[in-house]
Order: sequence, then C-alpha cells, then structure tokens
Amino acid sequence: MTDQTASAGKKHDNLKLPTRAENFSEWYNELVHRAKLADHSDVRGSMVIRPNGYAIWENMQRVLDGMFKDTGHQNAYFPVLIPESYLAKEKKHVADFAPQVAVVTHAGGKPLPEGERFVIRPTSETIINRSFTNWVQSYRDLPILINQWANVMRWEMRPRLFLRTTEFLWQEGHTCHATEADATEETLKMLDVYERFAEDYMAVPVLKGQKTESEKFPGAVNTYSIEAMMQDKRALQAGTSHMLGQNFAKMFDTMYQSKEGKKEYVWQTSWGVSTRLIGALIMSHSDDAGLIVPPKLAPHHCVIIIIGKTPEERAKVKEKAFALAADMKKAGHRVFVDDDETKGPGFKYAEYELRGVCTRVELGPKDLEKNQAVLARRDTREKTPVQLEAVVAKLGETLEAMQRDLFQKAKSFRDAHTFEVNSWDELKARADDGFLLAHWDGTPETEKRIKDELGLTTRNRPFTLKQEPGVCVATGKPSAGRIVFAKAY
RNA sequence: CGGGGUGUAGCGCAGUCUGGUAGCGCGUCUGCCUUGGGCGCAGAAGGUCGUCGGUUCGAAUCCGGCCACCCCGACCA
Repeated sequence: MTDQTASAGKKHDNLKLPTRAENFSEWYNELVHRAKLADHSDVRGSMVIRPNGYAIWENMQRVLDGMFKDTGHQNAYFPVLIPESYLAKEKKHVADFAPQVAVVTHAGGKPLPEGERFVIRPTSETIINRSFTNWVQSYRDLPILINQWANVMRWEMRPRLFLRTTEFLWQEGHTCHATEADATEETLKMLDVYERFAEDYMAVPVLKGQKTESEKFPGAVNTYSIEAMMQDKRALQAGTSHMLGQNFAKMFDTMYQSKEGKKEYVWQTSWGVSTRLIGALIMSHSDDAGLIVPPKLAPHHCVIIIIGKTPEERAKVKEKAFALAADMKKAGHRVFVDDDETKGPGFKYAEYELRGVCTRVELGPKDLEKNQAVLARRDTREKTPVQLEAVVAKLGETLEAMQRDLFQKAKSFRDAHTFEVNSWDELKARADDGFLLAHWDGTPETEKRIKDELGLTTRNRPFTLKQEPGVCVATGKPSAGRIVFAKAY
C-alpha cells in the first residue's frame, strides 16, 4: 500500500514556491499564478491577465504614454484585421511573419476567397502605412509621430506566460520623416526612452545597442534593442526600435512633395514594448517568497495589517490604521488596510509578500502602547519599528531606497555575470554564465554556427562597448569589435 | 515539427504493475474558536477517472485509435 498521507505533517509545503535555484522556469510559472498575475486560458498560448498583473501594465502604460507625449507623439488606433495583401507587399516582412499569423478565412457566414482574407495583426506597419499614404502630401505634413496601444497576435511555437503569448498587449510607435537623418534620430531617441523607462522605472539595467543583420526586424534597415539579464543569467530583449528606411514607403507609395517640388518617399521608424516587460520585471527582482515590484510601478506601496486579540483592541488599532492610511494616501502612496478578521496575520504576511506589495505596516496593541508601528520592507524583508508620527516619511524613504537598491542589485548581478571571452573553448565553457563579450567575424554563417553548437545568440552591439579590432572566437577571422552573446528567452 | 512526459474533485497527487463499491492533502462551504509569520476543532459539498472503441461477469486499472496539455529543442516582443 502506498503512503496516502505523504503530505501530512508538512502541511504548508505546497504553499511554498519552488526555489529559483531548483528550477527557474517552475519558479516563474508558479509565481505568476500564485501572485495572481495571470492564468492560462483555454486557447493555446493565450493568457488571462488578472487585476494584480494588469495593474502593473497600467502603471507602465501611464509612464510610457507620458514619455511618448513628451517626445511629441500622439495616440491613434488602427484596425485589428489587416488585408492579407497588405502584409504581402513587403517581401521580408511577409516571409518572416507568415508562419505565425492567424488568418480569418470566414466572415459573414461565408468562406472568404483566397486573396480577400484578413490576418489578425502581428504588428501594424502595413495597415498604418496605408493610412500614412493618405495623410502625407507635403513636407509640411512631416514628421508624423504616432503611437498605438493595442493587442497583437503571433502564433508562437512555444508560449510562456508574459514572455511569449499568442496574444499580447503592446504599444507600437510609427513615424514618418523627411530625411534619413531624421528617422535615425527618432529611432535612437525612442531607444533612449526605453532605456530610461527600463532603468529608472523598472529598475532593470539594460544594454542599448544595435542588432545584427540576422536578428533585425523583418522589413527594417536597422534594428536596435535594449537587452536585460534575468536572474537565471539569460538575456531578455526588452524593447526594440527600428529604422525602417523607405522599405514600407515604397511598397505603399507613402510620398511627400519636397520644398523643391520633388516627390520623395518618407523615411520611417517603428518601435515597441509589450507585456513581456512584466515578465522581465518578475524575473529581474522577485525572490523565493514571491513577487517584488519596484515602487514606481507597483500596484500597492503599502498594506496595513491589523492585529488584536479582542474586538475592542482591534477597533482601536483599526481606527489608527485608517488614519495612517489616509496620511499615506495624502503623501501620494498607494496603500490599503487589511481588516479581514477571518485570516491571521501570518497568513497575510505571506500572502502580500507573494503578491509583491512593497511594504507592510504591522499594527497591534503592543505597538500602540509604544506609539509605534512595525514597517516591513519587501525586498530585504527587514522589519523596523517606527514612531507613528514618522511612519509616512519613513515609508517614502523606504520606497525610494527600494527603487534604488533594486536597480543596483540587478546591475551588480549583471556586471558580475558579464565576461570577455577570447576563444571558442572559453565561449563554450561560459555559455551558461551570462553575457559574453566576444569577437565575431560578422558573418551570419558564424553566428548560426555559434547558435547551433552552443545555444548562444548575438544580443546586440552595445553603444557603450568600445569597438577594437580582434579575431573571431569561432573562425579566427578578423573582427571589428566585440558583441554580446547570451542564451536568450 | 523532433525528443521526453502527463491526463483521476477547484489545485497538487495516490490508486494502474497484480481488474472487484473513487481515495489523500490543500482549497471551498457551515458552525464554534482564533489573530505579533501560512491557527485549531467538528461537520459538509464536490468526480460521466481526457476521449472513442475493444477484451471481460466486471475496466481508472489490460489492449488499440484519437485528443489535449506540460517540459526540452527550432521560431519570437
């Protein structure tokens, strides 16, 4: 007879998350579910984003949208269905996206003939260019600086919650310019915006740089990215910005008349970040107790937990708690009081740590006696007694410190796992160790060989990485400078 | 699409080898009790055992087909 009570006696074992060291993906999946961020849906690879997860996205949206407005962009909206024929106009674009688009084959109760079908947008360059063609007449109409908040769909082979889902939410910027220089400037400007957002808000350090030929966006002249390192030392592309040149303009006849009266194709850019950023956030900061979110993006800054044996005690504490919460709100913090009497404090501590609330104030009769509260900080899990009058100020300080420290910790981690490698053997030995700065002869063949044999891909050529000549670690041929290799999501 | 694995209660699983009344833990609900790190006690609800077929007096269990999902690769924000 098998032991049916194997789990008896270790009752709370199944409440604990798997640890990061044990199995990083399992830890990640469990965390996403248990922190109530997202669920799998019935459609393969699609996910349901729950309020706790969506609140993070809303905060991201708010900040990013402000940054886009500050750089002169306006929001607009374009259709979710794109005529198949649009997608087909840009050769590289359709070739690369065809395997992952969902196609509408029936509408109005009838099958659609081939050639009159629609695809569900995997990205909107084509349909937006159709509009741009109508909007642009003269050089006076330029630049056009548009952003769209939307959902897109890509039938990926291997979905992962937030990182790669069949349907995902994102913003896609699309711009038209009179000159190549203007378009390049825009591409790099928006890359800077992404860098700033990642580092200052997400507390995720990123490498800003240029993608290789083979890693470029289909249809782009140049692609740039920001690359982050997760806690398992794998790389995650957190945002991309593309200089599209005149490729789409030529396919859609997006032209303007110059001052000199000549017809010219516009120069374009596109750039985007998605709900993948939520995955990046989770995998950068969270620990074995659950989610950690930097204060600038956290749905909740503080939860006040009421402790007390008797109803009288609790009533007294509760009054103080709500007063404290009101003061915190006045100071601009997102705070709530948990006065649920059906659950014990221990349960609540564990629960809110799991869900990523930045700080916790424990308030009970013993504290009131001493005119204090206990402030617990999520990332370090330190508990500090604070005089009641000082709690609001201390909360503000703690949140600032947390924002700073999370970034520093992530940056130290990344730097500690970034290595210069100078030979094939070294590249191989360090394949799982993080970011590898290596010389590469610049050919797609060598790039592919490294990918096939070692599982390493080029991430980007960081602008900050000094380019000095050397020899390729794979072929011994000359190299213009080092590039970042890593295992990637 | 290649390689591996799993489908039994909301979740996690045992039972399958050796066929014989559907089980355990968590969660949920009710009542009492409890509150400084995932409380306690008592009771209750909840299942066409992924699906279709075969063998058998009898199938979660044996045989065959199908389907779905997960993990590891190739693709990708």
